[in-house]
Amino acid sequence: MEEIRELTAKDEYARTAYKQFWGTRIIRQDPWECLISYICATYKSIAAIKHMLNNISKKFGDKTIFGGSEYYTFPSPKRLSKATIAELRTSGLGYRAKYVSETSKKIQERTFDLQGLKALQYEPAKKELITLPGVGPKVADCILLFSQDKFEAFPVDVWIKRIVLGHYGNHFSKAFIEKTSGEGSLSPKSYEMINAFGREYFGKYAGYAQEYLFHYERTLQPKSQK
DNA sequence: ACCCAGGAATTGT
DNA sequence: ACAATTCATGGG
Repeated sequence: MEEIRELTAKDEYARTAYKQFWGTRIIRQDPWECLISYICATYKSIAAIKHMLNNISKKFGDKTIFGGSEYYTFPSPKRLSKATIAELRTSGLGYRAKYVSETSKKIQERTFDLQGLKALQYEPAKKELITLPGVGPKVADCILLFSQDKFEAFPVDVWIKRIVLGHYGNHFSKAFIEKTSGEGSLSPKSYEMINAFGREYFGKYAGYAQEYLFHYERTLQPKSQK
């Protein structure tokens, strides 16, 4: 962590985020759970995402007892690939139900090698992930960062977009800032511009900077907490 | 009732 | 190629 901070806390804004939330770590999540979770996460608030994931765990996972409390495991590829789209919709997934179903089948049938991704570099692994239904550049970056040990991944969501345009706007042209700040959702080209900036500016641990900036910025906006 | 959310896929130009 | 439009639903 000392090395990561030395390499990525490159300006006052980033240093403030590190200072305030020092101790924050990036999870090394199970790749399968991470994959499905971020397919569900598109165009949803974090509170709503938690709700959706709890729903499918209760509905398709296994009940376990831990510390005297009941929990439900995250459903396996086998179980989730057998769930109907109607069942997934009932869990509140909306239009994401189809993507979860199709991707689950590819994993269960071994059409896609999720375990083999860790052996790949960032770029080829990202290219592979994007072939999955419901996985675009942003979801792929989240999966790579949180479950594939790719710490140079720099996911760009609406928060990171605002942070980069607001605090690092001097790295972009005036025309680009006006165009992208107007875009409701980022175009693929705009995503690539901000993503490339993050990886070049913050370096091989760009994902750590992303996470500290993301969390710091969100705490400054009380209405989106929890 | 209104607004937006850790975007991606599809359709139109 | 690149720019609009569509897609379901819950929480603030």
